[in-house]
Amino acid sequence: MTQQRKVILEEVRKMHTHPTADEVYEAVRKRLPKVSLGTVYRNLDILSKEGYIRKIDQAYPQMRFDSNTEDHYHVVCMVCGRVDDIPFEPPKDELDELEKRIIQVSKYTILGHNLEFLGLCPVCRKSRGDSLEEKIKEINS
Amino acid sequence: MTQQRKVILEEVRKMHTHPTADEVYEAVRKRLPKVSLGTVYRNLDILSKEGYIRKIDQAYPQMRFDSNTEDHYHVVCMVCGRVDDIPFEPPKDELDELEKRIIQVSKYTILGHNLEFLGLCPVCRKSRGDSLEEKIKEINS
DNA sequence: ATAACTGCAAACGTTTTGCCAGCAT
DNA sequence: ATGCTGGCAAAACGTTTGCAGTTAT
Repeated sequence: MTQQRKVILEEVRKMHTHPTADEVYEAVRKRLPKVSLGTVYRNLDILSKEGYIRKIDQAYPQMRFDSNTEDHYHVVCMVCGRVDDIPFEPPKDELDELEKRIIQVSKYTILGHNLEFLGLCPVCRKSRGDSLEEKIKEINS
Repeated sequence: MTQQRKVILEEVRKMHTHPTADEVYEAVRKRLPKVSLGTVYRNLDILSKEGYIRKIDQAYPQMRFDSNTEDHYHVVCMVCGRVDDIPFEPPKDELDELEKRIIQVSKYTILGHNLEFLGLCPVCRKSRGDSLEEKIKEINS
């Protein structure tokens, strides 16, 4: 845990705004003016792999498009990025209920939601016979 | 609806793989060899604004970081990108139930899920006194 | 001595934009 | 004529990487 890493973690912990890398960089720079953006990215990555922080929504490195405009959910393969539909009806009642509670508490206007499941597609699950644990390590590397 | 736009839409409708822009470009190029990637992006954008297709997960243009590594959900402001925590327990039973059904049907190995609510934060909701409908238009422009 | 790490700058991949020409209203 | 659209190329954006020097064991 270097000085830079320590400061980066401290700053992320201080910020309750779910900062972007750039926002972290700006905050860290006030304490370590010579720090580079590369170092911030590198350490945010390390810190998230070590479980100190979490990346929010890294599921889609690229934008994807869907000609089905109905409400439905997806499973995303964390290895190959493949996206499949989930052939279930959304649990609409539960989600509507949640949306109502959010509106009451947070003062947000809620316009919709995303629910996606992350995992391994059948192909990636089987490839090279690796164990599930090794797969998960691979995803996090 | 130009020829290019029509072909792009047809190809997205043919592909049930939730293609990336590049994959659409490759497919369209087989029919319109001179089409440019810029045109594909422009038209995918237009088609999604007109409701013919959907972009999957456009919530986070940038990666964000969270020092709270516990399972919890977020609301994302579609105008300013602000992310807030939802102060509710996840509806764990329903989601576990859903995960089980997905495993049965899709053969995916499910490792987790994202559930996020999209809307307008209190600040953006109020700014300039616009109506909600105008706000939504603004988001889609 | 060795390994991990930094700052810096360049590279990268995806997406957006500016420009000018062409097409449709 | 006017405005939307296309192709092309360049720019922009967020992120990653190579390198040479530094720091900490």
